[in-house]
Amino acid sequence: MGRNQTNLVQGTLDLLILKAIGDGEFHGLGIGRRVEQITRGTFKVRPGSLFPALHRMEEAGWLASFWGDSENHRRARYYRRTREGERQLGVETEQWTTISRAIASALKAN
Amino acid sequence: MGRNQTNLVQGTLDLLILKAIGDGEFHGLGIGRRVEQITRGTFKVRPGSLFPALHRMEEAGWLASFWGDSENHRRARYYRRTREGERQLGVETEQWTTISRAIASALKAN
DNA sequence: ATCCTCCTATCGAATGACGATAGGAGCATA
DNA sequence: TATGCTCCTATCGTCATTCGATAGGAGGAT
Repeated sequence: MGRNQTNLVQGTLDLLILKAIGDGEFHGLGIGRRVEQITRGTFKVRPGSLFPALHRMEEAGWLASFWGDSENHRRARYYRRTREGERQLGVETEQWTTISRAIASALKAN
Repeated sequence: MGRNQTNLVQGTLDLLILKAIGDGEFHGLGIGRRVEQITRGTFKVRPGSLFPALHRMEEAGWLASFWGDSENHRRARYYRRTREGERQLGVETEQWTTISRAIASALKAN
């Protein structure tokens, strides 16, 4: 793939973040760690991708945030999914299913 | 996904083209049609994506081309996979497998 | 002649992931 | 008190890629 300097597939980060947060509340780096966990270590989200994505998604209304204290007593911005975000998770999950089926079908072709 | 104006997932077009060509020879628009076929109509590759991709891939050494005549008696540039291209198809297929497994795993998470 | 279709081509805009870099604040150690 | 480490957020510039729009030539039918 053209993914020369991008361990992620462009467009899937939002989906992974929405899924990683689930019904909980996590701060930025914590979300990054969770994405890595649920993808079994395959995707490591760098700060340069993570924070812009979180801001973008809050802007879009999919996340809500507040300042709090981290496990390590640092000031951290916590995120949770909004109802819009849950809806979006559904949309993107469905899109991903369609896409991955289509590509699986292509790879099976004669 | 952020794919607001992109029916493709960024980075998968090369894989689909390499697979669509197979061991045959096709001209640009023909490759586009074949991508649509093997993905069961899910991905429609636009000329604005298709031709730059073909040029890029030839530049990379994955495709070789020559001028010929189309089924409809038009001047058309035909492409075939090079040995490098076949190797690349293997690489990208493997990458895709890893990625789609990782995301499937993420989507299954609690 | 005119029009439609086929085929290639390129340009500018938009998107999104990344590396690099910055800075503040908690905590431990000396 | 100073040094240094880790944690946390943030932004900037770069790069790659997809797309819409647009262009133009040439075959074939009417």
